[in-house]
Amino acid sequence: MATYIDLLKNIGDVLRATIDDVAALAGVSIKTVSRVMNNEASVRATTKERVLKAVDELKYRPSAAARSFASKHSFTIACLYQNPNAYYVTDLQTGLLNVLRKNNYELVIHPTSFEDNWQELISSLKNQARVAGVVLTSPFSEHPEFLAALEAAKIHYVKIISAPPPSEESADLTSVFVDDFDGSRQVTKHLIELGHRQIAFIKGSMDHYSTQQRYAGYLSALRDAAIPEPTSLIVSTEYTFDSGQKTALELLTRSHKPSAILAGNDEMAAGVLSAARKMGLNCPEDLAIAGFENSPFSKQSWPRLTTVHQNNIYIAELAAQRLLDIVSQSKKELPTLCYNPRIIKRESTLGED
Amino acid sequence: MATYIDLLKNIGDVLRATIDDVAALAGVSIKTVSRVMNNEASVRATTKERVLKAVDELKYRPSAAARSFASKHSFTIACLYQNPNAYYVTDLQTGLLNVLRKNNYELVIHPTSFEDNWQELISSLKNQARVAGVVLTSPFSEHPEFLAALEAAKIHYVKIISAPPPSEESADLTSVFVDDFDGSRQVTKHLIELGHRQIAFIKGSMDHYSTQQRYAGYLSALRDAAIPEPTSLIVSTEYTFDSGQKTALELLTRSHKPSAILAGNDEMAAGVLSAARKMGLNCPEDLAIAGFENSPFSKQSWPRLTTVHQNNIYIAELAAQRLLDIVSQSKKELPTLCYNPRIIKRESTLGED
DNA sequence: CGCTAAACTGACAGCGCTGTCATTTACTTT
DNA sequence: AAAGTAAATGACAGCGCTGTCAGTTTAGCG
Repeated sequence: MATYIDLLKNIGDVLRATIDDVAALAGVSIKTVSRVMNNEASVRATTKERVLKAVDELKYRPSAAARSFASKHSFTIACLYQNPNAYYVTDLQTGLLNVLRKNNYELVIHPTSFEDNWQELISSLKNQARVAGVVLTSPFSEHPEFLAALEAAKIHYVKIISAPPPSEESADLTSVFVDDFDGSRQVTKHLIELGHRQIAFIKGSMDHYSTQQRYAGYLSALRDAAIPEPTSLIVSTEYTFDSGQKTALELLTRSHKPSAILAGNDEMAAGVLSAARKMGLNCPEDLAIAGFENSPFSKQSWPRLTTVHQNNIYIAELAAQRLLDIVSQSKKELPTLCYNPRIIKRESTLGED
Repeated sequence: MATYIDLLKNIGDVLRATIDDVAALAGVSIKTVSRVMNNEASVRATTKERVLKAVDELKYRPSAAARSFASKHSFTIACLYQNPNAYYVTDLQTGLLNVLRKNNYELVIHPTSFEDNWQELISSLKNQARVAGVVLTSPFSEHPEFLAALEAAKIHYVKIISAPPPSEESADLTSVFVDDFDGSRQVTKHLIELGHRQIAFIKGSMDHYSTQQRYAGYLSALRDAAIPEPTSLIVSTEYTFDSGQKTALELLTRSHKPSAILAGNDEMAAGVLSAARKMGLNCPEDLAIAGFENSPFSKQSWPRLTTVHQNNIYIAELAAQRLLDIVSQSKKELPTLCYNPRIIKRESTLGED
């Protein structure tokens, strides 16, 4: 079978080409080959072409190990997260890889509990893995000491962070801002426009900025509509189906029942829906429900959940690109990166067509 | 603030320790330090202790780049998959990292469409990343040419593969066998025991061994119960919620309706449940439903889905451990690795308590 | 056409480990 | 106690690149 034999040949022999082989074939010094491989300026176009031809011919691939050894930085980006949400995690990875692959970077993942010794983590990123940079998500992106430590260790980073875009003068180029506040306001406003006045809010863990932002956006929309803050209808719990369900069961046995429940994410909202069903309540007639994140839960429940869409793949792409821009010390003017989520109205608030 | 200053000190200076520093402090040669760091035998216990103390004192961390450069192999494992299922992917990663971290290995992920040029992929794994080994999942684990190519390139691998455990004599130490056949038989048997005779089967893509195994297990259970194969109730489609829903809608409008539907995974099963609801059918009274994988879908629907549990974190741990055993050329006797899924009976077949 | 600055290229050291092999030390055995 | 063997350790080269800096070519200009 030709394929198999070809492989033996290609991989066993030809691909072993080293930089010296390329240099010899192209008739230049290894340094020039190196320059071409690193896309450095100041290589004449004709020379570059000659080198590239040799590279192609020999199927030369620079050894990542040798490169990072000699250059003191690897072509590897680490991604730190502590997120139990599988969809978020895979979207994040997909987005990062979309960009990193094009640039021949590798991705190593660090799903770490933040309580772990993070000084250890930083030291390992710096001395062991020698990553070129890291992408931070909550809660790493929200921890000033951690960021300071990264800076002290001279590790480049980009953080994905839930916050409204900052004012012009305080440009922060290491952040991708996700405006949860605005998203939350949109969905709360939507509920208000549907006539709801008793709108419960089930908060996830307040450790996360996004929780705080979503809560603040909710309050802001109520305030705009001159609805007093329904203190007794605001509950704090965890971002899980079970918590959503349990909390909703509790809320719905109150004498002063809410007519709508806004949950901190779709998983909780699915729990709320399940609770409503258990109690014989129809959604949205008896209880309107909305969530956040536009996760598959929200599409696969019945009725489908109104939610706030956040394109995490795109957000991750922005983060990766920015990190590469930072790592490569490019001098170009970089814009502030901001992502605006947007409401998706579905049957759990609108009812069926 | 002490923390910040400590960090500057620790990370900026102390952690820069190199192998020479450790050797000097411990009063041994760098080679001996190297031996200790690599857990090689033939280092006297007292010497080892002295070195370890110096390592600790200087907070020395060997440079992964230098190590992989000098040794021709990295402390990095790659994981290849092409799986749209976020839960599977994160479980896989979790399990792999559980083991890899303990052994100071990094994980790089390669969610690749198999149609991509896989020769290119192998060449890159070999020459660029120089991974110590790879963990393969379907469909990579099922592709003989791909495996042959890995072997030709001398890349160590372990594959997670859906198949019954092989006979004694044909031990395959590079595999973790997941016995989908048996799991499928269990759940089908369960449905039969509940009195079902018209049991539909919604297959996912037959490209995957697991699909074939699940199908074969289903047929086997029917055969054991002397139930003829209900050809018209066996449909092939994709592993998605929408496909499950669409297929179920079609099946349930037949004149010869099934009394139970076994779906190829939980996501499809959730789709089936949604279809039943749309048609006003009660589950399990009018239609029993079961799935595979014990994914969150199965717990978060109402009624909860009977399914087949497969501990993917554990399976991934097995795979990672085996890969490390292989990579380290350990001479110890290695057992065949096999995982047996088990049925989880829930309300979608049993009804409520 | 000659001169200068800028663009381009190459020589060479060395990154921090590991592999190989020689040497030393410790432990048996007689 | 000497010889023999095995265990423990060290000396040294070199992995395949990149950084530095010096040298060479080209282009622009009077």
